[in-house]
Amino acid sequence: MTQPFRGTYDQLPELAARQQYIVDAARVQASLYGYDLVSTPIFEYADVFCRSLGESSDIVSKEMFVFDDRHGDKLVLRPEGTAGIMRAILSNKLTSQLPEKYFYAGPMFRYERPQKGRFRQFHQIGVEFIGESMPGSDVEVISVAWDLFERLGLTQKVELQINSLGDSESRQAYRDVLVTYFSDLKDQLSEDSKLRLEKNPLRILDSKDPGDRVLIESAPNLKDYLNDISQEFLGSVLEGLGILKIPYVLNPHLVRGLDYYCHTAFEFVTDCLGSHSAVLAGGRYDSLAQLMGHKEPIPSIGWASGIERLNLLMDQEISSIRPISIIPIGPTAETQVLVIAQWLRREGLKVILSHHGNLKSHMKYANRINAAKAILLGDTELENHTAIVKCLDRGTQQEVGLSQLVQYLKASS
RNA sequence: GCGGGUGUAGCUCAGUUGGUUAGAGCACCAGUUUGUGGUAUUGGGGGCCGUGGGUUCAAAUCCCAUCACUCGCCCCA
Repeated sequence: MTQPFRGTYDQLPELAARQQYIVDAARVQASLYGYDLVSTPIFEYADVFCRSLGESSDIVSKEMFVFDDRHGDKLVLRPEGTAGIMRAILSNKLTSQLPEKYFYAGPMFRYERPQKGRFRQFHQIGVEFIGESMPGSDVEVISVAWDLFERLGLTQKVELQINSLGDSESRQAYRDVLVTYFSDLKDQLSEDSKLRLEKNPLRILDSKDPGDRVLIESAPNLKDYLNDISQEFLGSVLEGLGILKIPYVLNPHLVRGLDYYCHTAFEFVTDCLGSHSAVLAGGRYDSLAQLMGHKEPIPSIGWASGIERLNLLMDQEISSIRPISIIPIGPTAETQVLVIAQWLRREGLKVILSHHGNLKSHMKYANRINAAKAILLGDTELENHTAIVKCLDRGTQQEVGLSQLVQYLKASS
């Protein structure tokens, strides 16, 4: 009863502040590139995700929080952000004014077994560049991500891995040879990879099974099956990253679990999070709009990043404004401090009233809330129209006339 | 969904081959200081030993189940 549902957690002030700091940093960074904040519902018709992610994907087949509403409609708590945003583009008939550049942040839901950095309700930030087919847009969204890591001081902890899945023609050709290759070796594959062979053969490439890895070594390489268009596209993206001096590593085994990806696929990975290496991942999804019933493709690219994982990587403290504690001494002062606190707040100062206890416990409270200063107000001070301002770091204090109080507090803060 | 580990005070953890009233440090509250916090000192509150069942004269301790957390797998951010 008092414990939260499996895989969910409370964000108490310290954690909430850290996570909000990350969201704010990302929102500001994205806005410098013209990505504006949007927000879509956290639940959608199930079809929004079932059709776009692919029925066979793990997310759809076993990880969605699905429920029926009172009319029997199948609804689902969103497991990711991109499909909802594409749905919003189509619902709001924005297809004639593309491209659009969006930033979003919010909770996502997947019915998984919780682990470090993995929750059932988790939080993502992401950007989507919708309606642009040029490789420069791929470079741009990766650049937003890189700038964010710089802003958060995490560039030393992450590595950008990139790959091309090719266009549909290249991918289909490669998929065919890969299936042929692994079908011959089926007996040697791990149990998991036997299933992958049926459902999503590309996924065999990033299997962690040692036996699989040996087979993967000599498997056909996706790179050799990219047609001219796909190779040229990848070349342009890599060139752009080079110009921007964004370091990357080509990873030919980097693939995507979802059906709608093509061309550029990338991940920022880390070795600081145990088995979950991906901190931010994205790719190009030109065919998503069609999967959702739109007649033509809407070429698009974006990424999403897990706030919980970013937070685990950040070891520095998040600084917050230290308050001023205001402490009444005696019954007359108790009503007077209300007025003074209100006055100081209107001057933009962060003032916390101490409501309960003797002077000693008031001071302890001031200490606990990390107040920089305490304002002490007793009968003597009321008569003199002054207040005692005590610096809690140094232990020094000074009697200040009320008329100069604001100036004094602002000057010494 | 599969496998391993851990659940004792708000937190970090002791707790003997099962044995009588379950401990420590930190944190919290109060006194030493009736108008001054952090340090010191003295005292105090606080535990269905995760939960339910079983074995036993006797269970925090052994067994089973269950829940939660955690690590790995699958998958993902």
